[in-house]
Amino acid sequence: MCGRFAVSPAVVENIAVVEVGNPGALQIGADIRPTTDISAVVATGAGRMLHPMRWGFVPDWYAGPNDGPLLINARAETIATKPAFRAACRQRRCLIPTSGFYEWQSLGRQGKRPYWLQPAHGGAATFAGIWQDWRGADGAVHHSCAIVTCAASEDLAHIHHRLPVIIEPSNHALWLGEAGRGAATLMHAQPQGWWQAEPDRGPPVSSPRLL
DNA sequence: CCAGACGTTGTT
DNA sequence: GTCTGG
DNA sequence: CCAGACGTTGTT
DNA sequence: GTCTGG
Repeated sequence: MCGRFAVSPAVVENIAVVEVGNPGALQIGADIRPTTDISAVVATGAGRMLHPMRWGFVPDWYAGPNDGPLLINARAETIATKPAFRAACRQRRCLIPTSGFYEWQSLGRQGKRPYWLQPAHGGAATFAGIWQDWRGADGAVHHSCAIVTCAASEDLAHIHHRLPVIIEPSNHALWLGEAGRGAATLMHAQPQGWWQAEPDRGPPVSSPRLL
């Protein structure tokens, strides 16, 4: 699945040129966690915009971000019918820039082992996402999002059975709804070998707190 | 996702 | 809000 | 009809 | 073990 990821400075170069004109708004980080603000590319009538969003989708019936379970992922297999995701799946898809993500392999009683996965081609990528807006008590509109997941490809199944869906640049317009229908066909794993997996590499350890 | 907390009382 | 279970 | 759920992950 | 915060 995808519960921690990274956005490197190199992604800024890539996204700034290929996607949008306001790279300064892209959130950079080596350990991006659920509930924090991330940057997502959304389609608008005037083109694509990079927009900050809480990672943790808030359905429109939630009274607030903690009014139900934390929804950081949405299953590709059921996203079109689940009440929480259905409308967003049809009308509010986004692209979430990334340089790679962390996955923890379960070792049963022996605990777990972290892996760092990044595109084998060495560049940036974009996760498939869906987003939702909701109005806070102060009347301000906030955005939140979830990353779409699918079954893992065979080469990665030994690490984990779910993976984030990647949208290739040639399909960005289709996913964002700028090129008609057909986004559903994009929700599948990348071919074997697309991801490069490095074992025993977890998120950077945060610096010890000073007393 | 992981890491870290997980409690009560009364007093200021 | 919308769907499911009873 | 109303009441209650509405989600993903992994683990057993 | 289970919940919360990030």
